[in-house]
Amino acid sequence: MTTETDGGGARGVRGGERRGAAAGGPPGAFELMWGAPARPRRGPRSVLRLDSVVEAAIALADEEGLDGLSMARVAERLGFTTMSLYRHVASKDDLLLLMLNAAVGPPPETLAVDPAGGWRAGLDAWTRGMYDRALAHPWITRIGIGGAPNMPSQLAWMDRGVSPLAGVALTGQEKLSVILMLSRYAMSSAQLTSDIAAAAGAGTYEPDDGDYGATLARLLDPARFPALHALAVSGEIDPPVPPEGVADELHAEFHFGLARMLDGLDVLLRSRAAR
Amino acid sequence: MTTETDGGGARGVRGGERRGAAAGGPPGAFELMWGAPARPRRGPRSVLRLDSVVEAAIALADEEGLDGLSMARVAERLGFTTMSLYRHVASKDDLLLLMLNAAVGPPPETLAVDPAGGWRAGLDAWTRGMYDRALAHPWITRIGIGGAPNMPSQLAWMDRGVSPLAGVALTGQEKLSVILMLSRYAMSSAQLTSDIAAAAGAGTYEPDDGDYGATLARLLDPARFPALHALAVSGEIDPPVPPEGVADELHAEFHFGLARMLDGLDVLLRSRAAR
DNA sequence: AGTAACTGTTTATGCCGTACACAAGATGTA
DNA sequence: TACATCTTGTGTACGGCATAAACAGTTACT
Repeated sequence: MTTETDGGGARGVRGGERRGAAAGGPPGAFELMWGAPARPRRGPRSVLRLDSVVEAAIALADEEGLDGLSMARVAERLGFTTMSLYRHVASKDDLLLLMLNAAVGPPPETLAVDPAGGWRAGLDAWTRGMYDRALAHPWITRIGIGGAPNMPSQLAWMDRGVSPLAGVALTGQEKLSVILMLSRYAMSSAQLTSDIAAAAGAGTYEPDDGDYGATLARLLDPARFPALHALAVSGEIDPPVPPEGVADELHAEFHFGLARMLDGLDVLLRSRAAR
Repeated sequence: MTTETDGGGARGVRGGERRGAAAGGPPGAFELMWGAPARPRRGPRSVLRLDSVVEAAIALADEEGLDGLSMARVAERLGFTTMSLYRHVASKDDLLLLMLNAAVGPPPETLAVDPAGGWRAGLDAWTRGMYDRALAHPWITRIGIGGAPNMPSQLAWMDRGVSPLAGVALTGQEKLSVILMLSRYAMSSAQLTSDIAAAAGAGTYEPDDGDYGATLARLLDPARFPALHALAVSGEIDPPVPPEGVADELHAEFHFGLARMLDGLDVLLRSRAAR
């Protein structure tokens, strides 16, 4: 099992550069996500649907990662030719954006505003929800959006994330900063978790399988890495039991950091309330 | 200017699967980073040096991003044939790992332990240093390491990160969690910053160039996105002046979140000291 | 009826990573 | 010294990739 990176050159999903349907090809991802479908006036009804393309691409990425995702494989899975996809999607980059939008999806209803819980419970649940969503589709974290968030699903999440902060003493800019911080943390945590869990599951986990402390202790020259070596040999780093144990421990790590962040926000809010 | 994602299929950098030089080809990235070069006993002295390959690849990635990085382009830049690279590097994935290790590099000397500053000053400087390093080579954040950190440069950073925590009331595991949280935050912040700054610089910044608040206000249906829309029309989101202004504002956002995290850690430490 | 637009297919181009076989050079052994 | 062995850089080749371009069949508007 390989995890993904580039390969052949990572290519850019550009946020802008949308192009009207006037140019002949299918509309760009931005229009497809926000605009109406706008049934064409002539020609045969299309039997291949955009939703099917996105759905098949997501299924394929879930199974094999982004490295297994090619236009040819998606088309094959649908029983169409490779080029038929380009009648519905302007490019592979656009397809990636559509996949991202669909896989992130709207926030779950369970995140509906609960005024009783206060901002802390709201943000805690929101961040966990985002972490879970990213773990369900690990490739999400590998698709870079070039530019500021402008996808419906992203904005829906942001909306839900901001709403628990309705009454608190933060400027609008600061509220955005807070949920941006939390979402980035959730995403990068999910990326690390899925990377390591995948490596552990494939048996390619680093030298001493599953015991990171032992690995470090053996690898580290105490002269070059004094502090880290002391930590490694102290036995204070628990060896998790692979493979599920690895994921569990990383979940715990995510929760630990999240609690620190919310504590930190609490400090700021208390300091303002006192003023 | 395109930012990177996949393209041709993102391929995996696997952490394990090292292979001794016995197999014929060059040693894997793990051996190359940790082990001694071990001059061969026969054959002509190699003209092409591994360091040159890595250096050229980094220069190319700096200039054009990971999407511009191909074995052929690297070789061309060096005046050798494409295949000559494979005498020094087992695969492109291995080259990516070596690039990552070299580009991250050892932490700067200015991060040397200053016992007077306390843990907070140490971690603050450390996290900013990592953010700066990632901004210097934005593609760093796009290379996924499959598995737990095991590169010399990573471990050197971890060592430096853990050392300000020498005296504090945290378990070894918690210390690792703290610096992992901070490094992931620095990396994902740098990724967002460079993504948006690149988009702004290329003029492909989203609809209303540089004024994110205005963009949101226009894009958002108040019924679907009530909280976010309210924020957008409130005028509390500052429109930055592109292009440098965008980066500056994102730096400020990074610093804001960092301060929250350190505050949160402070809360935990105080609660333990009081116990 | 005619034409314009839209569909999915076929074919072709250029780039990619890299397997493989080779000639030339350097060192070991006889 | 002669030869075997191993190394280095090269040339060639292959399969996969994204996607441009031309095409034939289908539908709807004029």
